[in-house]
Amino acid sequence: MSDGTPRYAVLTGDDTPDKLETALLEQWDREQLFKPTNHPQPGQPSFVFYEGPPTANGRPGIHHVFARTLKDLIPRHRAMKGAHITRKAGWDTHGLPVEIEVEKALGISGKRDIEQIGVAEFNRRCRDSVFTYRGDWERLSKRMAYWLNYEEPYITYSNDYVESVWWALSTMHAKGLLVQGHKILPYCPRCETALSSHEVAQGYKDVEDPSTYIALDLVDPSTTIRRRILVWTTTPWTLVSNTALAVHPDLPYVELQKQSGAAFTVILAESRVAAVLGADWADRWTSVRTIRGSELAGMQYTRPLDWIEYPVDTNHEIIVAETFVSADDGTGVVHMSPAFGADDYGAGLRHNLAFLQPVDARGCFPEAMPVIGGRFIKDADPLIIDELRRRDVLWKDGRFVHSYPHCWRCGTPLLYYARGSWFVKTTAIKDDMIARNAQVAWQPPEVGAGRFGQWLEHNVDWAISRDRYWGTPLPVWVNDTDATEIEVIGSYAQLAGKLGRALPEDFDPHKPHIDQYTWPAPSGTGTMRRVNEVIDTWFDSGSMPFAQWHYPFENADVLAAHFPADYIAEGVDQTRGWFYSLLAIATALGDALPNNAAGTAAPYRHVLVNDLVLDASGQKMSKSKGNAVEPWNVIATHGVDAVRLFLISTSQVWIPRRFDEDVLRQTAGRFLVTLRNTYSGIFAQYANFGWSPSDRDPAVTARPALDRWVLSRLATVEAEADRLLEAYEPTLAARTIMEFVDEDVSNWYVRLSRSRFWETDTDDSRAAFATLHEVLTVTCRLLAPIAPFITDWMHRQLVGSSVHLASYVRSDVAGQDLPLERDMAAVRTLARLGRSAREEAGIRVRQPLARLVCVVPREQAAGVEALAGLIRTELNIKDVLFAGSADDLVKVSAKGNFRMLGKRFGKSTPAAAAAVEGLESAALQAFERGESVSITVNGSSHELQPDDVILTRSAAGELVVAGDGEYVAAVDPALTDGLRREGTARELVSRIQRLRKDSGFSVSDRIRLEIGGVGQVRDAAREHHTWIAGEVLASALNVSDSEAAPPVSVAVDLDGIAAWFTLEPDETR
RNA sequence: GGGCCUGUAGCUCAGGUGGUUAGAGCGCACGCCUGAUAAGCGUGAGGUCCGAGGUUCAACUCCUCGCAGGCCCA
Repeated sequence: MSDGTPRYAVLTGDDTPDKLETALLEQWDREQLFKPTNHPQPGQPSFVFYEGPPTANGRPGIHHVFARTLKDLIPRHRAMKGAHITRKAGWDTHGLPVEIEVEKALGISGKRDIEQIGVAEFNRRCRDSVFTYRGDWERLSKRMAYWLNYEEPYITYSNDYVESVWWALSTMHAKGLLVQGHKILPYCPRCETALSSHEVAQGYKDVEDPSTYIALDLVDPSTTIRRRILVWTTTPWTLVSNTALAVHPDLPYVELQKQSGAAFTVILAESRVAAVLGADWADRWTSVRTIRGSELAGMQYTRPLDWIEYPVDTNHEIIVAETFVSADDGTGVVHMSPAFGADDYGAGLRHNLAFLQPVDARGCFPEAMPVIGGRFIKDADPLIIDELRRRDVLWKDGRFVHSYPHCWRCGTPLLYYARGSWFVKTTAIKDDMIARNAQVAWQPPEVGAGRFGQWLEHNVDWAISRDRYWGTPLPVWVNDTDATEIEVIGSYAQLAGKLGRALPEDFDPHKPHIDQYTWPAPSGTGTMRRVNEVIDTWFDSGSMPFAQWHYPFENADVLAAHFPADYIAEGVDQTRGWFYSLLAIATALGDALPNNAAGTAAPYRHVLVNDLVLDASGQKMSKSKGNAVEPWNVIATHGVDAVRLFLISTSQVWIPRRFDEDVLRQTAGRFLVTLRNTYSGIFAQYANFGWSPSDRDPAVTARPALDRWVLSRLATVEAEADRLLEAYEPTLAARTIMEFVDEDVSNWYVRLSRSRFWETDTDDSRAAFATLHEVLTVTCRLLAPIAPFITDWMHRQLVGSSVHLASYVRSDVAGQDLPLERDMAAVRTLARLGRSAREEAGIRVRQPLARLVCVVPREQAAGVEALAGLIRTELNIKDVLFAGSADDLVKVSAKGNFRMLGKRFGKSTPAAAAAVEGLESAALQAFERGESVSITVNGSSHELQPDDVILTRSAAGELVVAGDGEYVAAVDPALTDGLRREGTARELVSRIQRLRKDSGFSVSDRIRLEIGGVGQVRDAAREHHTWIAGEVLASALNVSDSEAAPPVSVAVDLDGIAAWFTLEPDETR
């Protein structure tokens, strides 16, 4: 440029991705490029996205970068298509993970320690801890260009948010969907706390436990013989609270009589007889009868231990039929103790069984109990076994090893323990949830239909209360003298009304503050006090669709415009988490939310599910293994663009992917280098010599076929990328764009057009610049949602505006030319085959050859022939001929088209195919001309139909042939003297160019040159004098008459041909 | 024990509705280019398509049963 400032900035090796991206982030900030608003413009389509709030209780890892890239890129695409998108950030701030984090920081463990510090202080720490990590999350999210409104996030501990959650709970209560009950929870008697399923999963250990068989007497007045039923347990201590026995209704049971000694029978599952009584049981036992489990149901028996009274009005000591009973181990008869097992508890409810819970919170029996009084449950086992033996109910006593959950903190074996709990009665809305789920487009579909669908089918009521500290308090107040009198508070105003005074300015709904609010019971009998519990943090996050807007207390119009979501994206581990809590809460609330009639809509229309990020060797990343990838490091090394691109493109996002920096460098990293080079190394470098877009650029229709081809490919890729992103297929979109840039643009269009960029003011060069400019500009737009930095930088250079404000697809898209694309594909195939043939013949591309004979399908002949010039240049061939079928150069052979032959010939297909393959070239050429040809299969003649065969043409004669399906390229390896001289001339130019470079000349320096050598060298140099001089920018070229090299010359060996030259700068130019 | 996913070249992955010779990138070997050069390009060698049955004229593809890995439940 005349003022010395290049129009198009060029990237160098110093412009690392990290530097470039950091600078762009600052620029975006300055420009306020992203100004998220909650209010769409009139007439603007809207696209609703929900941010599933991360739990801010730890630093984000690389898998979060992955999930957040997916969350980001779909809305970016929709925004570029003109949609308004509200992108409210959110933080999930309550819950046990936060508490544990704080316990660690304080060096304490367990509820007693927390009570000692004080709940107020503890919760203050929890709140601070959340704040700390929220900063980490925001910094990384912004660095990775996750475009969200971080200024106005929803925070689940905020008063407004909690109030909306209260509203939801009270609404459910009014509908009868919030109820009280018991739940069997895994419980650590040492820590005195229930554990979440996640914690339980961490603590499975193989342990040895008792394997105790007992024989209980049936109560059967109709017979005098003693009938005993065999029962197996691994927890003898639960026999104290035995209430019933369970059998499977459909299993066959047998009753066996002892052949000698005391007369009695035993009953057990037929399939367990050998395992329990020994393989030789038939020697000692006689089968009396077979009984179905359902026939046993209802019978009475005598319990093994009678230390506790049964409550009145309950069933006990009866046999019940339950489908959870298995005959895989034990006796097929299961002992029921409803306080200590989930199945037992369920059966207890169904059959009104007695509920005995003679164990305190520390896991000990009452002091007053005989034999085991005051004992810890596990320590009571041997004493109980002795007692069973004494009472003659012990059948067999052994030990066995199995996997059993232990407390991950202290290692104590967990016990399953019935606790009072509050539930959302999701079983009552199961059908509605299933109907709503059917409306959701899951990506991939099998997660919705399979994993999630199955979860819904097996739905159990959602236990939402937690006996913890840092969480949304359950807004339930109970009369302290009459537990049946309950009030559920749905707003702060309602609470103030109950109190009869305003809430304080600094009102905090959290524990312990909330627990000070009490009021006289409306019935006049006592005081209303809040229950102790907080709620499951999943209820918080599942409330975000309305709670983020403090609905229904304000923003009813905003919620109406933001429910349901068009799009959410989370990890597959959220199936039981957020995906479920959103659906359960929205379904339970029903009409209390806008646009939410029963069965019509889930709270989300599309879900994109991602799977794990594994380490380079396929192992799950974890802090303890030390193989977790630190996102800041990889971002600093490779840049966000490369990381995002790698994560998205490496495999479908719902399949676990390995994170390997070497692979990242070789794939996404290399691709971005190619893109940068195409811009900096070709477009910008040469355009800066004087090209800029103008109306002097030839119209597209007037440009060379190569230009029209790449523009057609661009239009095709543009439509395809758009379609794929609309279909939530980011991986396929990324691959489509990457392959286009790499294969079509860099490796074909640019490589074949390079010399056209060395001028700036010819029609041909202007066409090339204008074409590449368009290609790069649109490519940046297509790639912008996935790699938002380099695309924006480049787009600004190319057209002076941000790519993120551009339209994803052009409205005036240059027309596709699919026949041209198809023909160019043929040209590239022929070029590949030609190179292969050259390699076969051992003749390098520098050596010109006289002719190449090509064969293409007839319908493409004209189109490909029009592009033959590209093949000539690419393969350095003088003449490219296209052989027709009738040509002597072509031999035709046939293969059977199995798809067609199979239909006609069935079992004889192989014979028919063989007959087709046996046809002579002449016959096939006749067939191609339309003459009738027949084949003989199994003795009968069949006329050949056009679709029966696939014809393959190959070149005949002395040519070197390479073929691929219907395409053939055959080079004529014959060299004439003229061709040899031309080859030598090109060889000379190559060596001289290398010497120019080695000598440090710049590309535009002129030189003075003398060439000598053996006769062929001098002849070649004389014949191609002008061409050589032009290629190497020689202002003077002298061809020496001497074969001998002068002292200052450079001697070279051109594959056995001796040559020399001298080269000096031409200072006069 | 149940559900879902995955298994194709040394590595990472593609392979509508079954159909001729199962593809690509990386890596590797050999070579080209030297006006994209801390770049660009080509050619080639690599595969019992996890295994065993079955359906079919024909199975990487469909069915059954296994094996291995992963995730989620119990």
